[in-house]
Amino acid sequence: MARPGVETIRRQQLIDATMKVIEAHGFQGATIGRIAEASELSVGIVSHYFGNKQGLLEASMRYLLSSLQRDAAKLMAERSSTPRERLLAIVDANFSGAQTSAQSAKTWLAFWTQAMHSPDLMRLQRVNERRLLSNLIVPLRQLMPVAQARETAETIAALIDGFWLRAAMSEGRIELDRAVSLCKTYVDQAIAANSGNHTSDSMGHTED
Amino acid sequence: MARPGVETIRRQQLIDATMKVIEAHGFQGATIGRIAEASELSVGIVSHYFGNKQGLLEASMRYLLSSLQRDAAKLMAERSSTPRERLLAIVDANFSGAQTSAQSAKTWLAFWTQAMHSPDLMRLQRVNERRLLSNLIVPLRQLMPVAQARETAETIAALIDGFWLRAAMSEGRIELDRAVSLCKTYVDQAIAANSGNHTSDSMGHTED
DNA sequence: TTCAATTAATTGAATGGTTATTCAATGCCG
DNA sequence: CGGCATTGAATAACCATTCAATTAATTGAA
Repeated sequence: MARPGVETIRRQQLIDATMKVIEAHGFQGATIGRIAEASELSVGIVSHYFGNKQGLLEASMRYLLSSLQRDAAKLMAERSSTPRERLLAIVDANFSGAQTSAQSAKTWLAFWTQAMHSPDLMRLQRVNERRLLSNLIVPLRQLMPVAQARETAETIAALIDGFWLRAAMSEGRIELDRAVSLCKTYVDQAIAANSGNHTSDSMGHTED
Repeated sequence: MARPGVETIRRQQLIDATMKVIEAHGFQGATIGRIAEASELSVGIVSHYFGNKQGLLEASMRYLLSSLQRDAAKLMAERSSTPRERLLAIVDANFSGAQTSAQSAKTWLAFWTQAMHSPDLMRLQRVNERRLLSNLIVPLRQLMPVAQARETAETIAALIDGFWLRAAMSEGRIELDRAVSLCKTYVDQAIAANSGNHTSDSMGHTED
């Protein structure tokens, strides 16, 4: 019970197979038959370890998200000197998972789409988005007022999602380097645009 | 043949029903039975006018994309004084389709996901992306060197996609106004960041 | 150690439900 | 009547789920 039992191994086996099949055939084509084949197990074992197909899909998404989160946390822990460096590290981290496997972008998008019709998956998405936003706001608050920090954080988050979307479409083509570069350019522009306003609650932003 | 025949009417009827069903039940739940019910026609008529289900889906996506394109073209034709105004108009245009129906974001995302496993749909996506990029580059080239114009255009495009993605997830909640506002803020920041370099091939951008 | 007994893990054919597709029959209109 | 449009029951394929049967692992008494 305490050792890394068969259960853990089988679960991971099935999750790996699920991601592989989704990447190859999309969410629609991810049948239990194919997943079983890819995992070299039988179809009956899915219900044994995950209850049903939906349970397997949710577990797979949880794994994908936590996987990306782990990569991100690792990169962020390394360099964290200035706020700017920290922001660039977050950007790097959010694309690092994609660099290793551009096909994970496809899986990610498949889950995202599916999440819109599944409250459980939706909740997972929201949690992840919130975490990214708060990670961004922390260093931004040291560079600009809270209001602008929040706006900039949302913009960076949208930028990351948008580039992921494109990465998912450009099959195989790794233009991730360019995405990272453009995100970083934006970070510097945003810092420069608000460099006059520091930690004070200044309101000197007369728009329009 | 020349008149607006029954064929045109039926086709549109089915396409409308398809979009309605996809928005309500997602791509997976878009069965021919439901589409037929929503269109108040029979299931057999799909094969008669579109060959099969896939044909109907492709036609629907074509319609959605050209619909968005039409809205965009309309808005862009109105105001086109300065390059900056023109850029802001493009941004507005790319969210105008979503303002009328926030649920069209869901349909858009569903198609996008599906496109990754259908060469025909993929080609449509690429065409649309290229059009957006070139629309953006034209006014940007009047404000900055070509290289930066291209970068800025790609960033704006990613920003738009990212906000669409979020709009698709936040069911019903219309945070489109915020998305538009943040996009415009970025446009101004990008212009300001490159305001020193005009149409010349200046390279005065010492990065890092 | 050996070997039955017991428990756990795994299989995959059978089941029931869902869906796209077909096509003979029907309705419609000139 | 004759061609066109439309219907919807019938068909066949597919798929998730179940569960009795099979295999593997573990135990513990001799």
